[in-house]
Amino acid sequence: MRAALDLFVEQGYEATTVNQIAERAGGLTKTTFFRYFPDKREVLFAAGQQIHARVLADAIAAAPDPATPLQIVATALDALAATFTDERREFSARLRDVIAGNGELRERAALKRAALADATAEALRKRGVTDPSASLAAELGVRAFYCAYDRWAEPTNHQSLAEITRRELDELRGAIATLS
Amino acid sequence: MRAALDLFVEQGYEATTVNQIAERAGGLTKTTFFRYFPDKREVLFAAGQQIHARVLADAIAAAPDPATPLQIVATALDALAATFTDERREFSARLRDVIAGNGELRERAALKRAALADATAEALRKRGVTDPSASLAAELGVRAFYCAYDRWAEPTNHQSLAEITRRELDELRGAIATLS
DNA sequence: AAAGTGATGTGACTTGGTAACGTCACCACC
DNA sequence: GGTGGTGACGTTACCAAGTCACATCACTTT
Repeated sequence: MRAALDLFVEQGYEATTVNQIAERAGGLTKTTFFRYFPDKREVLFAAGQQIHARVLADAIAAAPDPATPLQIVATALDALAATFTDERREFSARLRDVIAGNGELRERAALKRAALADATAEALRKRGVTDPSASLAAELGVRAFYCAYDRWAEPTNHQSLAEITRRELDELRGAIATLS
Repeated sequence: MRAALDLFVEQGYEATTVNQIAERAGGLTKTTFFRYFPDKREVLFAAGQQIHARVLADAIAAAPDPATPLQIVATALDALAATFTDERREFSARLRDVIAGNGELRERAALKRAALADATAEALRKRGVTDPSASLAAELGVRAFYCAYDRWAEPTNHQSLAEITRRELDELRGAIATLS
Protein backbone atom coordinates (compact mmCIF):
# COMPACT_ATOMS: atom_id res chain seq x y z
CA MET A 1 0.00 0.00 0.00
CA ARG A 2 2.87 2.37 0.71
CA ALA A 3 4.39 1.66 -2.68
CA ALA A 4 1.05 2.31 -4.36
CA LEU A 5 0.37 5.56 -2.54
CA ASP A 6 3.84 6.86 -3.30
CA LEU A 7 3.43 6.09 -6.99
CA PHE A 8 -0.04 7.63 -7.10
CA VAL A 9 1.32 10.84 -5.59
CA GLU A 10 4.23 10.90 -8.00
CA GLN A 11 2.46 10.06 -11.27
CA GLY A 12 -1.25 10.07 -10.56
CA TYR A 13 -3.56 7.12 -10.10
CA GLU A 14 -4.44 6.42 -13.71
CA ALA A 15 -0.90 6.80 -14.96
CA THR A 16 0.30 4.17 -12.50
CA THR A 17 0.08 0.56 -13.58
CA VAL A 18 -0.40 -2.38 -11.28
CA ASN A 19 2.88 -3.82 -12.49
CA GLN A 20 4.67 -0.69 -11.33
CA ILE A 21 3.15 -0.99 -7.87
CA ALA A 22 4.12 -4.64 -7.59
CA GLU A 23 7.59 -3.91 -8.89
CA ARG A 24 8.23 -1.18 -6.34
CA ALA A 25 6.82 -3.28 -3.52
CA GLY A 26 9.85 -5.57 -3.55
CA GLY A 27 10.22 -6.68 -7.18
CA LEU A 28 6.89 -8.48 -7.32
CA THR A 29 4.55 -8.91 -10.24
CA LYS A 30 0.96 -8.15 -11.19
CA THR A 31 -0.21 -11.65 -10.29
CA THR A 32 1.00 -11.36 -6.73
CA PHE A 33 -0.67 -7.98 -6.37
CA PHE A 34 -4.02 -9.46 -7.31
CA ARG A 35 -3.51 -12.28 -4.82
CA TYR A 36 -3.63 -9.69 -2.05
CA PHE A 37 -6.02 -7.08 -3.45
CA PRO A 38 -9.17 -7.80 -5.45
CA ASP A 39 -8.59 -4.75 -7.65
CA LYS A 40 -6.35 -1.76 -8.12
CA ARG A 41 -8.49 0.66 -6.11
CA GLU A 42 -8.70 -1.57 -3.08
CA VAL A 43 -5.02 -1.20 -2.30
CA LEU A 44 -5.81 2.18 -0.72
CA PHE A 45 -8.77 0.96 1.32
CA ALA A 46 -8.07 -2.61 2.37
CA ALA A 47 -5.76 -1.51 5.16
CA GLY A 48 -8.30 0.50 7.06
CA GLN A 49 -11.91 -0.03 6.39
CA GLN A 50 -12.70 -3.47 7.82
CA ILE A 51 -10.63 -2.63 10.88
CA HIS A 52 -12.57 0.61 11.37
CA ALA A 53 -15.83 -1.31 11.23
CA ARG A 54 -14.57 -3.75 13.85
CA VAL A 55 -13.39 -0.97 16.16
CA LEU A 56 -16.75 0.74 15.95
CA ALA A 57 -18.71 -2.48 16.41
CA ASP A 58 -16.63 -3.55 19.41
CA ALA A 59 -16.93 -0.15 21.05
CA ILE A 60 -20.67 -0.10 20.48
CA ALA A 61 -21.03 -3.54 22.00
CA ALA A 62 -18.99 -2.43 25.02
CA ALA A 63 -20.66 0.93 25.60
CA PRO A 64 -22.27 1.53 29.02
CA ASP A 65 -25.79 0.27 29.20
CA PRO A 66 -28.29 3.07 29.81
CA ALA A 67 -27.32 5.37 26.92
CA THR A 68 -29.03 7.06 24.01
CA PRO A 69 -28.08 5.98 20.47
CA LEU A 70 -26.04 9.12 19.91
CA GLN A 71 -24.18 8.64 23.17
CA ILE A 72 -23.25 5.11 22.15
CA VAL A 73 -22.08 6.39 18.77
CA ALA A 74 -20.07 9.13 20.42
CA THR A 75 -18.09 6.71 22.57
CA ALA A 76 -17.52 4.46 19.56
CA LEU A 77 -16.19 7.40 17.55
CA ASP A 78 -13.86 8.21 20.39
CA ALA A 79 -12.43 4.72 20.18
CA LEU A 80 -12.06 4.95 16.41
CA ALA A 81 -10.49 8.40 16.46
CA ALA A 82 -8.00 7.24 19.08
CA THR A 83 -6.51 4.82 16.54
CA PHE A 84 -5.39 7.76 14.39
CA THR A 85 -2.21 8.91 16.05
CA ASP A 86 -0.62 12.18 15.08
CA GLU A 87 2.16 10.50 13.07
CA ARG A 88 -0.44 9.28 10.62
CA ARG A 89 -1.59 12.82 9.86
CA GLU A 90 0.60 13.51 6.87
CA PHE A 91 0.01 10.03 5.50
CA SER A 92 -3.73 10.47 5.81
CA ALA A 93 -3.57 13.81 4.05
CA ARG A 94 -1.78 12.32 1.07
CA LEU A 95 -4.25 9.44 0.96
CA ARG A 96 -7.17 11.83 1.05
CA ASP A 97 -5.74 13.99 -1.75
CA VAL A 98 -5.14 11.01 -4.01
CA ILE A 99 -8.66 9.73 -3.46
CA ALA A 100 -10.18 13.16 -4.02
CA GLY A 101 -8.30 13.48 -7.30
CA ASN A 102 -9.77 10.45 -9.03
CA GLY A 103 -13.31 9.41 -9.85
CA GLU A 104 -12.86 5.67 -9.44
CA LEU A 105 -11.36 6.19 -6.01
CA ARG A 106 -14.10 8.56 -4.91
CA GLU A 107 -16.59 5.94 -6.00
CA ARG A 108 -14.90 3.28 -3.93
CA ALA A 109 -14.73 5.68 -1.00
CA ALA A 110 -18.47 6.27 -1.21
CA LEU A 111 -19.04 2.53 -1.05
CA LYS A 112 -16.72 2.12 1.91
CA ARG A 113 -18.43 4.92 3.74
CA ALA A 114 -21.82 3.34 3.17
CA ALA A 115 -20.48 -0.02 4.32
CA LEU A 116 -19.10 1.55 7.48
CA ALA A 117 -22.44 3.15 8.22
CA ASP A 118 -24.19 -0.17 7.62
CA ALA A 119 -21.85 -2.00 9.98
CA THR A 120 -22.39 0.67 12.62
CA ALA A 121 -26.14 0.44 12.26
CA GLU A 122 -25.95 -3.34 12.57
CA ALA A 123 -23.94 -3.04 15.77
CA LEU A 124 -26.52 -0.66 17.16
CA ARG A 125 -29.32 -3.05 16.28
CA LYS A 126 -27.51 -5.79 18.17
CA ARG A 127 -27.74 -3.52 21.20
CA GLY A 128 -31.48 -3.23 20.77
CA VAL A 129 -31.73 0.09 18.97
CA THR A 130 -34.62 -0.25 16.55
CA ASP A 131 -34.12 0.30 12.90
CA PRO A 132 -34.91 3.78 11.74
CA SER A 133 -33.05 5.17 14.73
CA ALA A 134 -30.11 2.79 14.36
CA SER A 135 -29.49 3.66 10.72
CA LEU A 136 -29.90 7.32 11.45
CA ALA A 137 -27.55 7.42 14.41
CA ALA A 138 -24.99 5.43 12.43
CA GLU A 139 -25.26 7.79 9.48
CA LEU A 140 -24.82 10.81 11.73
CA GLY A 141 -21.80 9.30 13.40
CA VAL A 142 -20.10 8.34 10.15
CA ARG A 143 -20.82 11.76 8.71
CA ALA A 144 -19.32 13.44 11.74
CA PHE A 145 -16.26 11.23 11.54
CA TYR A 146 -15.61 11.87 7.86
CA CYS A 147 -16.05 15.63 8.25
CA ALA A 148 -13.68 15.55 11.19
CA TYR A 149 -11.21 13.39 9.29
CA ASP A 150 -11.11 15.89 6.45
CA ARG A 151 -10.41 18.76 8.78
CA TRP A 152 -7.88 16.76 10.78
CA ALA A 153 -5.87 16.00 7.66
CA GLU A 154 -5.41 19.71 6.91
CA PRO A 155 -1.83 20.62 7.77
CA THR A 156 -2.96 23.83 9.47
CA ASN A 157 -4.95 21.86 12.01
CA HIS A 158 -3.25 20.80 15.23
CA GLN A 159 -6.01 19.24 17.28
CA SER A 160 -6.51 15.54 17.84
CA LEU A 161 -8.98 13.70 15.64
CA ALA A 162 -10.98 12.72 18.72
CA GLU A 163 -11.49 16.36 19.68
CA ILE A 164 -12.55 17.41 16.20
CA THR A 165 -14.91 14.48 15.92
CA ARG A 166 -16.63 15.32 19.19
CA ARG A 167 -17.07 18.91 18.11
CA GLU A 168 -18.39 17.82 14.72
CA LEU A 169 -20.90 15.45 16.25
CA ASP A 170 -22.09 18.14 18.62
CA GLU A 171 -22.58 20.48 15.69
CA LEU A 172 -24.69 17.88 13.91
CA ARG A 173 -26.70 17.27 17.06
CA GLY A 174 -27.45 20.97 17.18
CA ALA A 175 -28.38 21.13 13.50
CA ILE A 176 -30.99 18.42 14.00
CA ALA A 177 -33.09 20.81 16.03
CA THR A 178 -33.20 23.33 13.16
CA LEU A 179 -34.60 20.88 10.61
CA SER A 180 -38.32 20.92 11.26
CA MET B 1 -30.42 1.02 -21.80
CA ARG B 2 -33.33 -1.33 -22.45
CA ALA B 3 -31.10 -3.68 -24.40
CA ALA B 4 -28.54 -3.66 -21.60
CA LEU B 5 -31.06 -4.29 -18.83
CA ASP B 6 -32.62 -7.16 -20.77
CA LEU B 7 -29.25 -8.79 -21.29
CA PHE B 8 -28.23 -8.29 -17.69
CA VAL B 9 -31.42 -9.99 -16.55
CA GLU B 10 -30.93 -12.85 -18.98
CA GLN B 11 -27.23 -13.57 -18.49
CA GLY B 12 -26.05 -11.49 -15.57
CA TYR B 13 -24.06 -8.28 -15.63
CA GLU B 14 -20.56 -9.70 -15.77
CA ALA B 15 -21.39 -12.31 -18.37
CA THR B 16 -22.69 -9.61 -20.70
CA THR B 17 -20.18 -7.86 -22.91
CA VAL B 18 -20.47 -4.31 -24.16
CA ASN B 19 -20.41 -5.60 -27.71
CA GLN B 20 -23.49 -7.70 -27.01
CA ILE B 21 -25.35 -4.68 -25.66
CA ALA B 22 -24.45 -2.60 -28.69
CA GLU B 23 -25.35 -5.44 -31.03
CA ARG B 24 -28.79 -5.89 -29.52
CA ALA B 25 -29.43 -2.15 -29.50
CA GLY B 26 -29.80 -2.08 -33.27
CA GLY B 27 -26.69 -3.79 -34.62
CA LEU B 28 -24.26 -1.22 -33.24
CA THR B 29 -20.69 -1.68 -32.03
CA LYS B 30 -18.67 -1.14 -28.88
CA THR B 31 -17.36 2.19 -30.13
CA THR B 32 -20.81 3.66 -30.47
CA PHE B 33 -21.76 2.44 -27.01
CA PHE B 34 -18.84 4.33 -25.49
CA ARG B 35 -19.82 7.46 -27.39
CA TYR B 36 -23.01 7.56 -25.34
CA PHE B 37 -21.92 6.11 -22.01
CA PRO B 38 -18.60 6.72 -20.28
CA ASP B 39 -18.48 3.13 -19.01
CA LYS B 40 -20.44 -0.08 -18.90
CA ARG B 41 -22.06 0.57 -15.50
CA GLU B 42 -23.33 3.99 -16.45
CA VAL B 43 -25.81 2.59 -18.95
CA LEU B 44 -28.11 1.76 -16.04
CA PHE B 45 -27.78 5.14 -14.34
CA ALA B 46 -27.38 7.78 -17.02
CA ALA B 47 -31.08 7.82 -17.77
CA GLY B 48 -32.22 8.86 -14.35
CA GLN B 49 -29.77 10.38 -12.02
CA GLN B 50 -29.01 13.82 -13.43
CA ILE B 51 -32.69 14.31 -14.13
CA HIS B 52 -33.57 13.44 -10.57
CA ALA B 53 -31.09 15.99 -9.30
CA ARG B 54 -32.64 18.65 -11.53
CA VAL B 55 -36.18 17.82 -10.43
CA LEU B 56 -35.18 18.08 -6.80
CA ALA B 57 -33.22 21.29 -7.30
CA ASP B 58 -36.03 22.96 -9.24
CA ALA B 59 -38.63 21.95 -6.70
CA ILE B 60 -36.47 23.20 -3.85
CA ALA B 61 -35.97 26.53 -5.59
CA ALA B 62 -39.72 26.84 -6.15
CA ALA B 63 -40.85 25.79 -2.68
CA PRO B 64 -42.99 28.28 -0.70
CA ASP B 65 -40.92 30.74 1.23
CA PRO B 66 -41.46 30.43 4.97
CA ALA B 67 -40.70 26.74 5.38
CA THR B 68 -38.40 24.55 7.46
CA PRO B 69 -35.66 22.59 5.68
CA LEU B 70 -37.57 19.33 6.04
CA GLN B 71 -40.74 20.89 4.65
CA ILE B 72 -38.82 22.06 1.60
CA VAL B 73 -37.33 18.61 1.16
CA ALA B 74 -40.76 17.02 1.53
CA THR B 75 -42.27 19.06 -1.30
CA ALA B 76 -39.22 18.31 -3.48
CA LEU B 77 -39.58 14.59 -2.84
CA ASP B 78 -43.23 14.85 -3.83
CA ALA B 79 -42.20 16.32 -7.15
CA LEU B 80 -39.58 13.61 -7.68
CA ALA B 81 -41.87 10.76 -6.69
CA ALA B 82 -44.53 12.06 -9.08
CA THR B 83 -42.21 11.34 -12.01
CA PHE B 84 -42.38 7.61 -11.23
CA THR B 85 -45.64 6.51 -12.76
CA ASP B 86 -47.06 3.10 -12.01
CA GLU B 87 -46.09 1.69 -15.40
CA ARG B 88 -42.44 2.06 -14.46
CA ARG B 89 -42.87 -0.18 -11.43
CA GLU B 90 -41.91 -3.48 -12.98
CA PHE B 91 -39.05 -1.88 -14.88
CA SER B 92 -37.73 -0.31 -11.69
CA ALA B 93 -37.92 -3.62 -9.89
CA ARG B 94 -35.81 -5.34 -12.52
CA LEU B 95 -33.32 -2.50 -12.46
CA ARG B 96 -33.06 -2.68 -8.70
CA ASP B 97 -32.52 -6.45 -8.74
CA VAL B 98 -29.76 -6.24 -11.31
CA ILE B 99 -27.98 -3.51 -9.36
CA ALA B 100 -28.35 -5.40 -6.10
CA GLY B 101 -26.84 -8.48 -7.69
CA ASN B 102 -23.49 -6.99 -8.65
CA GLY B 103 -20.76 -5.27 -6.66
CA GLU B 104 -19.67 -2.81 -9.33
CA LEU B 105 -23.22 -1.66 -9.79
CA ARG B 106 -23.85 -1.28 -6.08
CA GLU B 107 -20.71 0.81 -5.93
CA ARG B 108 -21.92 3.08 -8.69
CA ALA B 109 -25.30 3.31 -7.00
CA ALA B 110 -23.66 4.45 -3.78
CA LEU B 111 -21.88 7.19 -5.69
CA LYS B 112 -25.05 8.30 -7.42
CA ARG B 113 -26.88 8.43 -4.15
CA ALA B 114 -24.16 10.56 -2.60
CA ALA B 115 -24.21 12.84 -5.63
CA LEU B 116 -27.96 13.24 -5.37
CA ALA B 117 -27.66 14.16 -1.71
CA ASP B 118 -24.93 16.66 -2.53
CA ALA B 119 -27.02 18.30 -5.24
CA THR B 120 -29.96 18.49 -2.86
CA ALA B 121 -27.85 20.08 -0.17
CA GLU B 122 -26.50 22.58 -2.67
CA ALA B 123 -30.03 23.54 -3.69
CA LEU B 124 -30.95 24.04 -0.06
CA ARG B 125 -27.91 26.24 0.48
CA LYS B 126 -29.01 28.38 -2.45
CA ARG B 127 -32.21 28.93 -0.51
CA GLY B 128 -30.29 30.14 2.50
CA VAL B 129 -30.24 27.01 4.60
CA THR B 130 -26.87 26.94 6.35
CA ASP B 131 -24.54 24.06 5.94
CA PRO B 132 -24.81 21.47 8.62
CA SER B 133 -28.59 21.65 8.39
CA ALA B 134 -28.63 21.66 4.59
CA SER B 135 -26.51 18.52 4.27
CA LEU B 136 -28.48 16.82 6.99
CA ALA B 137 -31.89 17.60 5.56
CA ALA B 138 -30.69 16.49 2.13
CA GLU B 139 -29.35 13.24 3.52
CA LEU B 140 -32.59 12.54 5.32
CA GLY B 141 -34.62 13.22 2.22
CA VAL B 142 -32.51 11.04 -0.02
CA ARG B 143 -32.57 8.26 2.53
CA ALA B 144 -36.33 8.45 2.77
CA PHE B 145 -36.64 8.39 -0.99
CA TYR B 146 -34.39 5.37 -1.47
CA CYS B 147 -36.13 3.42 1.27
CA ALA B 148 -39.46 4.28 -0.29
CA TYR B 149 -38.21 3.36 -3.74
CA ASP B 150 -37.15 -0.08 -2.55
CA ARG B 151 -40.54 -0.75 -1.01
CA TRP B 152 -42.40 0.68 -4.01
CA ALA B 153 -40.57 -1.70 -6.36
CA GLU B 154 -41.84 -4.73 -4.44
CA PRO B 155 -44.57 -6.34 -6.52
CA THR B 156 -46.76 -6.82 -3.45
CA ASN B 157 -46.94 -3.07 -2.89
CA HIS B 158 -49.74 -1.13 -4.51
CA GLN B 159 -49.33 2.41 -3.19
CA SER B 160 -47.90 5.32 -5.11
CA LEU B 161 -44.26 6.19 -4.59
CA ALA B 162 -45.28 9.63 -3.35
CA GLU B 163 -47.37 8.16 -0.56
CA ILE B 164 -44.66 5.75 0.55
CA THR B 165 -42.06 8.49 0.46
CA ARG B 166 -44.13 10.77 2.66
CA ARG B 167 -44.66 8.00 5.16
CA GLU B 168 -40.97 7.12 5.13
CA LEU B 169 -39.93 10.70 5.71
CA ASP B 170 -42.39 11.02 8.58
CA GLU B 171 -40.94 7.90 10.13
CA LEU B 172 -37.45 9.35 9.91
CA ARG B 173 -38.66 12.62 11.40
CA GLY B 174 -40.02 10.66 14.33
CA ALA B 175 -36.82 8.66 14.75
CA ILE B 176 -34.80 11.84 15.11
CA ALA B 177 -36.45 12.50 18.46
CA THR B 178 -35.28 9.16 19.82
CA LEU B 179 -31.60 9.72 19.09
CA SER B 180 -30.40 11.75 22.05
C1' DA C 1 14.34 -38.88 1.23
C1' DA C 2 9.62 -38.10 0.05
C1' DA C 3 5.74 -35.56 0.19
C1' DG C 4 3.20 -31.54 1.18
C1' DT C 5 2.52 -26.44 1.60
C1' DG C 6 2.68 -21.59 0.64
C1' DA C 7 4.32 -17.77 -1.79
C1' DT C 8 5.61 -16.37 -6.15
C1' DG C 9 6.42 -16.20 -11.32
C1' DT C 10 5.05 -17.06 -16.39
C1' DG C 11 2.30 -16.83 -20.22
C1' DA C 12 -1.91 -16.66 -22.38
C1' DC C 13 -6.37 -14.89 -22.42
C1' DT C 14 -10.79 -11.85 -22.05
C1' DT C 15 -12.73 -7.51 -21.76
C1' DG C 16 -13.31 -2.63 -20.61
C1' DG C 17 -11.93 1.53 -22.40
C1' DT C 18 -9.38 4.92 -25.70
C1' DA C 19 -7.82 6.94 -29.93
C1' DA C 20 -7.01 7.76 -34.90
C1' DC C 21 -8.92 7.49 -39.01
C1' DG C 22 -12.35 6.41 -42.58
C1' DT C 23 -17.18 6.15 -44.43
C1' DC C 24 -21.70 7.40 -45.38
C1' DA C 25 -25.90 10.04 -45.24
C1' DC C 26 -28.00 14.28 -44.83
C1' DC C 27 -28.46 19.26 -45.07
C1' DA C 28 -27.52 23.92 -46.33
C1' DC C 29 -26.03 27.21 -49.41
C1' DC C 30 -24.36 29.14 -53.46
C1' DG D 1 -26.63 20.66 -59.08
C1' DG D 2 -22.32 20.70 -57.14
C1' DT D 3 -19.83 21.92 -52.70
C1' DG D 4 -18.68 21.66 -48.19
C1' DG D 5 -19.96 20.89 -43.50
C1' DT D 6 -21.81 17.94 -39.80
C1' DG D 7 -23.11 14.01 -37.16
C1' DA D 8 -23.49 9.23 -36.46
C1' DC D 9 -21.24 5.13 -37.07
C1' DG D 10 -17.57 1.53 -38.23
C1' DT D 11 -12.63 -0.37 -38.36
C1' DT D 12 -8.43 -1.14 -36.54
C1' DA D 13 -5.15 -1.10 -33.23
C1' DC D 14 -3.85 -0.49 -28.81
C1' DC D 15 -3.34 -0.40 -23.45
C1' DA D 16 -4.20 -1.94 -18.92
C1' DA D 17 -7.20 -4.39 -15.51
C1' DG D 18 -8.26 -8.75 -14.08
C1' DT D 19 -8.34 -14.13 -14.47
C1' DC D 20 -6.54 -18.68 -14.93
C1' DA D 21 -3.68 -22.77 -15.42
C1' DC D 22 0.57 -24.26 -14.65
C1' DA D 23 5.39 -24.12 -13.06
C1' DT D 24 8.98 -23.04 -9.66
C1' DC D 25 11.25 -22.74 -5.37
C1' DA D 26 11.86 -22.66 -0.48
C1' DC D 27 10.67 -24.62 3.63
C1' DT D 28 8.51 -27.97 6.59
C1' DT D 29 6.65 -32.38 7.89
C1' DT D 30 6.78 -37.23 8.12
